Amino acid sequence: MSAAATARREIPEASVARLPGYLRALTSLARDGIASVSSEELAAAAGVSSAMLRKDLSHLGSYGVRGVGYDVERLASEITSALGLTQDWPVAIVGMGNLGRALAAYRGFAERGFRVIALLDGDPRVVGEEVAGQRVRPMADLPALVTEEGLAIGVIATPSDGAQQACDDLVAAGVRSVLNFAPAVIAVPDGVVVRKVDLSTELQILAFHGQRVAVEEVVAP
Amino acid sequence: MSAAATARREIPEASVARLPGYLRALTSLARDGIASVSSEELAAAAGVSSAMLRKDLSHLGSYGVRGVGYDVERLASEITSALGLTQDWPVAIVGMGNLGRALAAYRGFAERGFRVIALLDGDPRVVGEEVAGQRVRPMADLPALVTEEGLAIGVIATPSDGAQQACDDLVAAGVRSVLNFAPAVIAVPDGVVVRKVDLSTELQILAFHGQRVAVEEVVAP
DNA sequence: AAATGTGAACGCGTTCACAGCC
DNA sequence: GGCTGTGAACGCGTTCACATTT
Repeated sequence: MSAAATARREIPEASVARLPGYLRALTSLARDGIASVSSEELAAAAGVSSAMLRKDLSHLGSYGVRGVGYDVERLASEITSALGLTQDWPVAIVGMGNLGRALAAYRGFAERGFRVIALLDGDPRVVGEEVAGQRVRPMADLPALVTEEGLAIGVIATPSDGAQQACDDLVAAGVRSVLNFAPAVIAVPDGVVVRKVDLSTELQILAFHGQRVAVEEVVAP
Repeated sequence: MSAAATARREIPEASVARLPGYLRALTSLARDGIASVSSEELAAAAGVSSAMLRKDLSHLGSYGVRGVGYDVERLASEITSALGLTQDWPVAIVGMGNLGRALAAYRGFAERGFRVIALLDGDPRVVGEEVAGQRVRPMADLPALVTEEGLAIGVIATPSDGAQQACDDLVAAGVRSVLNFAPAVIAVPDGVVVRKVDLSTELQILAFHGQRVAVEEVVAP
């Protein structure tokens, strides 16, 4: 195995999760014509500590210059490469309810190299409808999307009771990366990565903190 | 200070983040007419280990029965109370672009006790438009929403360059809990809690894993 | 007998602090 | 002199394993 692949594999998950933030900050700096940054500056732009930034970057390799800082273009390119963003990633969205339609129309994906190549739904009454300029396709189309179009990432936007089935279909077709918006726990075989985004959970966590503040105010005004 | 308030404050953040998942699993069990669960069963339903579940619940108090398990209704009620979900939480969404409109139309919020009481936008051309049955209001309405309607949670769905301003307006009006969908780091004073949801970041993390798999397959087919 | 609640062990992630290099 | 890269220290969160309780 090559050294690059080895290094790449050993990046801790927590670091990987911060790399997109660093990349965004670097892109913004580059747009402002800034050619070089210190870890202190970049960390501030990304909202982390400089020590954490340096430790994170050290997992990618040694791309800084002591006494100087990091070359903005170079570092952006290294992170892009480490994240695997040099290629386009075809994405399919499953579930054309409220949220699915919203995601289909959301332009933020395309901006970062994610092409929504298909919208799918398990309900035959929805299949064929036009959403965000695409015709909604049946789940049976999934295998062909994987083999012919290189589909690699599935987004689940079904109601919670359909999430497991949708995921099973995606995995059976060969998709190994899933972003789950349904408020449900889904089981997958080894080798498949699932990330979950749950809007209600986020609000519930905020409610907890809001309540905590309210309690404090009553107790110690 | 009451014991309940003290205990509530000491729940570790990581545990708080899992409570909504437990609550969801319990609600589902209750709907199926199940009155009692063991930590093993509930943990499986929530997708965590039984040891972690028990440790998490121990922060709330001692609501299980040794040798028996947990009463579903009782535990659901305790978690509801710990999270502060006995009351309704008024929410405002700022930024009526693509994502903001989608969130405004999303019904998942209301189902869990979050009332979207206002949609706002900083652009006068958007103010007055009707979105999801509500008239879009100007940012100047924020202070009145806080004092008169008890607005407590703000959702930022602006483009990234408007996020800090939107957040500043929310905080100035008295909002202490913010859910940020904009791909930007925002600064807030102490006492204000911000949670961030970034769809592109999630996809980028998935891309990393997808690429890792691809590399492995080339190296060790 | 069965399952909770919890101290102790463990491991990961973050921060510290400084050696090393420009 | 200044800033990176990193071993060491630290702290938090998870898991283990069992004493405790019904």
